[in-house]
Amino acid sequence: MNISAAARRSGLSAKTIRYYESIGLIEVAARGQNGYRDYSDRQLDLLCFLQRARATGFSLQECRQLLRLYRDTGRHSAHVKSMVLEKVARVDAQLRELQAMRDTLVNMAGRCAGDEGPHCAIIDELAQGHGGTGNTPGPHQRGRTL
Amino acid sequence: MNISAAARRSGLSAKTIRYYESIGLIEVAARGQNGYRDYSDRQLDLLCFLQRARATGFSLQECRQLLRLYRDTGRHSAHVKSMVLEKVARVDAQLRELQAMRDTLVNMAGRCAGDEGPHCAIIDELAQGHGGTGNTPGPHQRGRTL
DNA sequence: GCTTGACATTCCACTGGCTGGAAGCATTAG
DNA sequence: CTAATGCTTCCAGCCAGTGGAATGTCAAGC
Repeated sequence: MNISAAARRSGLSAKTIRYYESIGLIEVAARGQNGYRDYSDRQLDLLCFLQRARATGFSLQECRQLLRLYRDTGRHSAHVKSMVLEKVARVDAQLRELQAMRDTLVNMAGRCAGDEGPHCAIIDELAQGHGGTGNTPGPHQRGRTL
Repeated sequence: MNISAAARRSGLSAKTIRYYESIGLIEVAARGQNGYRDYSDRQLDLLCFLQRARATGFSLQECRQLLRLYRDTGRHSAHVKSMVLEKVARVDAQLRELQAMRDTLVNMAGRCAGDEGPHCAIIDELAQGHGGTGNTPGPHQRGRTL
């Protein structure tokens, strides 16, 4: 199977597969007489595994670990599970951060008239708290001189 | 005010400020006799504005637009608001994606024994749907395409 | 005046995870 | 035979900075 077939069947791009090979994430592929890479079904399995792991949010470093566990038939499932639970914790942190951003954005939008006028609560909010001299960062701040 | 004072008061790093100057996000700073950058309160305002916009999740490209609006006293607040609402939509999409990832992870972890044995539902799930030789990529594919 | 240490400057390299494109062979269809 | 793909390699770029080296400048203490 050449690279584009492997790409199609794994859901990765040919570029990505070559990239994974170049960083040593997968083994160097065998080559046909014409110099083309040739993939076995076993290697296709690995590519699919990677595709799914990436789509599930694992970084390439984490994929490297997962691949080791995948190949290691003497693994402890506890080990794999702890990786996943750690990942959940990190995803949770990201979710909280993103949710906070969303709240801020929605709050700003809610206080902006959204009309033809120049006064904008969003601009005010982004500008507030800048600690310049002689400035009064109160709610009455109008369009700022800039 | 030299760069480290501007950094301290804006919440950005000196490196970041120089970087913003290098990409033309902020104007080239004035220089003292010694060649050091010298920041006015007005420029500090801009740096603070940028810090807050970045922290709120805007990309540097978006910050560029926001800065234009910030400086443009003839702006329409509707314009700013629409930017923010678009941003909310993108954050929502990200949240959904992240939430789906989290669900997948939690689901996988829930089905893994987490013991000393090698059998692992997580590994199985990541490996499933790999399209072995006689594969038919139809709607009957078991695993969700993550 | 001299040394020391904390600043400042520039520039280059690196991060992650690819993607785009150029230049050059191989294969295949017409 | 020719044209269109497909494969190869390598280089460059994306985002948003960060780290570090080499060098210059300033202020304090002796």
